[in-house]
Amino acid sequence: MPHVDTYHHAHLRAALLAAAETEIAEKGVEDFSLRRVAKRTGVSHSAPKHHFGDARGLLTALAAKGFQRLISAQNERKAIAGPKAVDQLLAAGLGYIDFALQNPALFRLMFASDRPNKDDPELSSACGAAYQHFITQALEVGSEPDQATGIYAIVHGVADLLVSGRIITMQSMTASERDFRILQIFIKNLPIINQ
Amino acid sequence: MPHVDTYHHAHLRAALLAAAETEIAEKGVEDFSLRRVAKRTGVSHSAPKHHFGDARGLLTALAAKGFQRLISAQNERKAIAGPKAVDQLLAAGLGYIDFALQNPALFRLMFASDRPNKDDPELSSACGAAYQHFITQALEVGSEPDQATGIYAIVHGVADLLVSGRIITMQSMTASERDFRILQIFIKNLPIINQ
DNA sequence: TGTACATCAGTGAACGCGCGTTCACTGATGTAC
DNA sequence: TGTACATCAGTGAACGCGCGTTCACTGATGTAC
Repeated sequence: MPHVDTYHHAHLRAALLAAAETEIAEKGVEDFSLRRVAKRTGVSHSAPKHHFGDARGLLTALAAKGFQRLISAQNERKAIAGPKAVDQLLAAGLGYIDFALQNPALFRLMFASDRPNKDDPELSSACGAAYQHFITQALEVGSEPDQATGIYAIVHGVADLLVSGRIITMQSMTASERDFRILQIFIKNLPIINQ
Repeated sequence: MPHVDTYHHAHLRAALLAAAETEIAEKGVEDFSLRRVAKRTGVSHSAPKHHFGDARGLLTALAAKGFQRLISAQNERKAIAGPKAVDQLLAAGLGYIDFALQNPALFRLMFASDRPNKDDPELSSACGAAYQHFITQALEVGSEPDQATGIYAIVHGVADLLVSGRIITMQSMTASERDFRILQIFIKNLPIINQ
């Protein structure tokens, strides 16, 4: 089956998404080019049309996938954390920040880009699910809604400031030093955690 | 002096910055075009070169100006707030968020774009000054450094989530309803404020 | 099992566009003497 | 005060480039009979 990998192969959609992710990681969201993504995938530059319509469609699908992985990153941390609700919440926060630091360009695509189509149902549902996922965990430690929103904001704020390089003092830290410092920031500010 | 406004006029630099700000507000950072900025200013598209070198230079200068105005926005709120350190800090937080909501594209240019040159001394100094300005206020209420960082993160997090449209429940609020809700988020989460 | 046909996912040439940048130029201004 | 000259901030034509998109096409696959 010599053509399986190059012709009608079932994985082109996934391959294009992976290549688009590499593209934004290397070039940044602002220099994204659909033609380069096709080139990376080893396919003609009009091939993506059949799967995503246009460049915006591909970036929309990629952003939606990002929100799913944002949840996964939280779950990975939670799996190795203690069972108490507060430890699960802190783990989720660290997982959220892990995702941002490991996928800065994708994080920007999800939160700070106009290129994905926010009216796309798949994207808005993935985005809403990620938001609800975190908020639910915050409510499970006994927070009021405003507290839960604030916990989300502080987690997102730390993530965004680290991605944009505005918390200078963490840039030379090891991962575990950084985790410790982030936990200190949470613990010293969020009374619900210390109850 | 018939030529003052069109030729050798001292204000072209400022006019280009203003036009660039309008440009990103209308088109978004990702669709910025130097040629359109020149057109808005009523000047040939090669004129900006004399003032900013290239498009990157103009966006770098605009981002630096943004950080200065981020401080001004905090000071405007502080001027109408009570004199106690905690009230001044809350006012600064609201001012930070005012700026983000009133200048969403500029906020993105400052925090989530690769286009400005982060090695530019004017930009990095303006950015550092804005960071220090907020942190100093947070320390003045008696925070430890980790607390101050967390207060900054929650303010920045709320600002960024509002700009990106991820805190859905605030989008239909009036400004004063929103202020009230934001203050609740701060007050219910930051123990230092209630001491 | 064989044939006809529709569908689907690719190809690659071609398109027009706006972009940033370059370049020779020009006219106003400032300065030296 | 007048003249010569350097500098500066603009103009506008021209450049090459990569972009997204379109389009006619082709070959593989699936299905009906």
